[in-house]
Amino acid sequence: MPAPRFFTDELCPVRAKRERRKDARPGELLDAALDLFVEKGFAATRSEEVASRAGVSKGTLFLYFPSKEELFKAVIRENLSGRFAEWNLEFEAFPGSTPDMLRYVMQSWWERIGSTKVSAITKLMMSEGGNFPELADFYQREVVKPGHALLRRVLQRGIDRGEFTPVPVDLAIYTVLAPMMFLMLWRHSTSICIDRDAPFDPEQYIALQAETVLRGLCTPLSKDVS
Amino acid sequence: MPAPRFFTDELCPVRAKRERRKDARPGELLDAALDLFVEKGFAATRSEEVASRAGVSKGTLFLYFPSKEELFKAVIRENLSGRFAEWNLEFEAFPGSTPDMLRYVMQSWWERIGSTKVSAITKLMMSEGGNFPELADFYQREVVKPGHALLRRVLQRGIDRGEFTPVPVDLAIYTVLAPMMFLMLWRHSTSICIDRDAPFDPEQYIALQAETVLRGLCTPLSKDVS
DNA sequence: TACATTACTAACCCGTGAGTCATTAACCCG
DNA sequence: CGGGTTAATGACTCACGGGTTAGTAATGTA
Repeated sequence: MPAPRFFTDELCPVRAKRERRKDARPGELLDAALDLFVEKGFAATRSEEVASRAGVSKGTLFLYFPSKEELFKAVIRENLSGRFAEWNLEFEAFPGSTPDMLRYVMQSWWERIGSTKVSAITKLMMSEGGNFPELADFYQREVVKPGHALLRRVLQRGIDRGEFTPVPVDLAIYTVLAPMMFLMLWRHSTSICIDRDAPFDPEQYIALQAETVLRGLCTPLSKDVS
Repeated sequence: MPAPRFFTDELCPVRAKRERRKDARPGELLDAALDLFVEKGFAATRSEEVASRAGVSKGTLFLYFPSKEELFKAVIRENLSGRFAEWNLEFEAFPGSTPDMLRYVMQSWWERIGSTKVSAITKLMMSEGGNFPELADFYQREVVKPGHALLRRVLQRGIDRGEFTPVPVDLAIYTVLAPMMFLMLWRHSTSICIDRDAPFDPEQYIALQAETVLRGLCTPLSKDVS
């Protein structure tokens, strides 16, 4: 049986009194979870902390999500996979040249994902995917595949319209992806491969990458890399 | 006091009898640790497992290394930081053009680090550095700084000899680094950002990257990215 | 063979954190 | 108001793993 709580209310007068708000809880828990996962990683975030940041107790968290992994999946769905439909529509309707489109893709990625806390989710999967195979599968299915499909479509469009050299698409995807992944690491890895004392401006870097990549794509290749 | 071990020898006849080999232990423990850290990550590897793979008990491990973190530092020293002196000498003596030198640097990196299990150490730091600040500092000091210095020297050589456009060196370092980091993720992240069903040849990718980067470095830039 | 030294062992301790459940209190309705 | 429903709680269990230490056995020495 629970111990009597003689002074609880007196000692903790700040504590809001218990509220019943079934509808608002899931959203608040997801927000808290995203923040904490971003800050500390998946394994290192305690579920009690998530609950407490959302203003509820741990028990309540497990009332709405059956496990920590399911909570994380819900966070991914909310912030990443749920948005591909919209992006696909947007890019399909792009009116300009494919080089411009690629610049636009890289820049919007930076604005909407890369520079926001959402990019930490991807970094998390890079980090901890190996220890949580089911999460890794989920991410692969819900995020990686659609993302690749989107990029592949852009590159193929460039080739079809004669704007790009017929470079091997499956390889070239990673030429575009690598700098994005690099930026996510730069932002979310306290200190790896990046000299923290050296100056670095991500937007400048993205612009430089876009031009470098485009120069590679638009010119016939000198070496055989097919 | 320990419980009597009536049947131990009979049940476990395989167990080699207790040996005293003070000199060989540290090396064996470091090898076992590298293997397991590569396989499962730092946090997820239990010290008992390391010990058992090295053929000793957990107690013995802590006899030779005061903590798990110190063990990891020793692994880094053994496999990474200890080798920079040699590399610096080698690259300082490089006779050819700087473009050739850059190709050589990227390819040797792949042969000596990227394609070996040692590359997992870097991936580990990307993953778990945030949760182990002291390790992150150590890695920054012992690996990142020397690595950057080495790359910076190559790029500066190219600029000084008029082979490269005077691109901002601190930015361009990451142009070379990003594909390497990408390859490490490709090898060691079970499934992130990489579509596992798409074909991918790392050597071909590295070659493509080298040429792409060189084309960017050797030609005057059309956009202002200084 | 007796005794000292020390490399090695395994049982132990203890903090931690995911998930559970008996209890409590907010709300609804008659 | 009273009695039923259910959202919310927090004390609990339990497994896990880093680190410790009392004890054991291999080796050296005389």
